[in-house]
Amino acid sequence: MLDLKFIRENTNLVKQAVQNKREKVDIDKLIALDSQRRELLQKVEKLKQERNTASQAIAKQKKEGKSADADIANMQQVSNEIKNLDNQVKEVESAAEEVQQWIPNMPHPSTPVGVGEQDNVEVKKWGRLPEMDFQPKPHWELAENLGIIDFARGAKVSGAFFVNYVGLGAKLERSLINFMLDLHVEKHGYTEVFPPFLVNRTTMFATGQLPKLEEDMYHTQVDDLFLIPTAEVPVTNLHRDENLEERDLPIKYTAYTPCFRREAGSYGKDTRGLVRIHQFDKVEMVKFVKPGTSYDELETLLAEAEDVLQLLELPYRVIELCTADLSFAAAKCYDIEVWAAGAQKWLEVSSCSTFETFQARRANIRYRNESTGKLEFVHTLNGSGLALPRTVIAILENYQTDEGTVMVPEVLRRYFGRDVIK
RNA sequence: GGAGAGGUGGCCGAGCGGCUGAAGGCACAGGUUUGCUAAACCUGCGUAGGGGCAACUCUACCGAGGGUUCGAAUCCCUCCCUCUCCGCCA
Repeated sequence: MLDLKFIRENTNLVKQAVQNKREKVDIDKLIALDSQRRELLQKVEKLKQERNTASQAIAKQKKEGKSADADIANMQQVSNEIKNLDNQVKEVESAAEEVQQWIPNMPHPSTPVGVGEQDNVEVKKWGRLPEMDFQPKPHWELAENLGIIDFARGAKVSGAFFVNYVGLGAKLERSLINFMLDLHVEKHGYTEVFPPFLVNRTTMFATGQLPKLEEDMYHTQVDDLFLIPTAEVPVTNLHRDENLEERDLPIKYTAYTPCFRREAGSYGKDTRGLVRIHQFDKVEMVKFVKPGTSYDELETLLAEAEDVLQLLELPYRVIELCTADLSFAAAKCYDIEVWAAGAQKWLEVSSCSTFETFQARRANIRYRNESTGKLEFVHTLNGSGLALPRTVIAILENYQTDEGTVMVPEVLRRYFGRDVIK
């Protein structure tokens, strides 16, 4: 959510940002509603002042044993007017909020302006692409041959794009989760949390999934709860409606959770294997930081996510998203794409973003600025570190041998207990 | 699911129609005293939204939303949450 005052004072900037993000919101309507609101407020507040004064006078009169009937009758009128105006204010306010909640965050000035994927900027490449003297297989073939992923039974149990990991496949998943969590806790200084996987509407709104992405989420109707599409949601909301202490910042959490996404409308794309599935595992990092530090924190966050791939010795590149590709709530975002040798493709395994105060304002997460004594919104950031399925793809495809077996990355062996999947 | 109790400022906690934005305490900040620390004393200390160049001023907020009333933290209704007990179940 953007600050209404900011929108009022920077209307053209906001309009430009909406356009750059390729969203559609009627900012002029919001401005009109806002000035209407203030007009009504002035009227009704004046009446309330009158009422307060009169009420005191009535109290005094009664105490002195005098009749206050005339004043009371008079105030009945005023009270009705107030009720009337209050209702109008409420209507105008909710109309304004309805518009406001559809306004995306402002992209950071450093974000390249663009109209689509093609305008994203590659900022870094790491590692050497594996060279193989045989035809590398796609991961689904490897996984099925090795008996570590059962696509058919996953589909039987739940439907297309649900998978069942078996034996060493299941263990690989667990090993990766443990490796990543340990790394972020021990080396990067994060606190591990294990949050709820079902969250309420308020929570979904606070991080910006609602209202825009309602169709993308699994929803339990009876209780009006949503399955989380990412740990970002419950973890960021841990501090919703809280005032944090400056000395406690930055607060850094890492969490493993499964993620549930309906992927509505994306069928026909990446239909094979693990590339796009409805339930996947992810280790996430979330930070609450002081406003001035958020862009440095973003760089650190990115480096910490990269660290996972470097330790796994998987080649990757870092992409800076252009305005058109930025998510609704993000101000700046880097994607990390890992190389998959079988598919000969770069696959997104991480997205590291700063939201500035956008989520904090929706979620009402503030901190006391010690030098000013004022409460200010924190900046929130999050990044995947990493999403598991595509990491698994990269491991299977990049570490495969001509015999169809898969070498286990060095760093994973103490978790996995063996050095080859065969 | 059933029965009770309760949700007040950063925290604890009083208030149960007007004198309460809210006693008192703790915490915090500034000051006085002090060899240092501590203690004691004094002062200050909520948030949001309007209006004003500003000093300042108005309005709202006691879990949320409605209602009664000239006036609601206080009375009524609905909902949410927490705790205790019972039942059921991992």
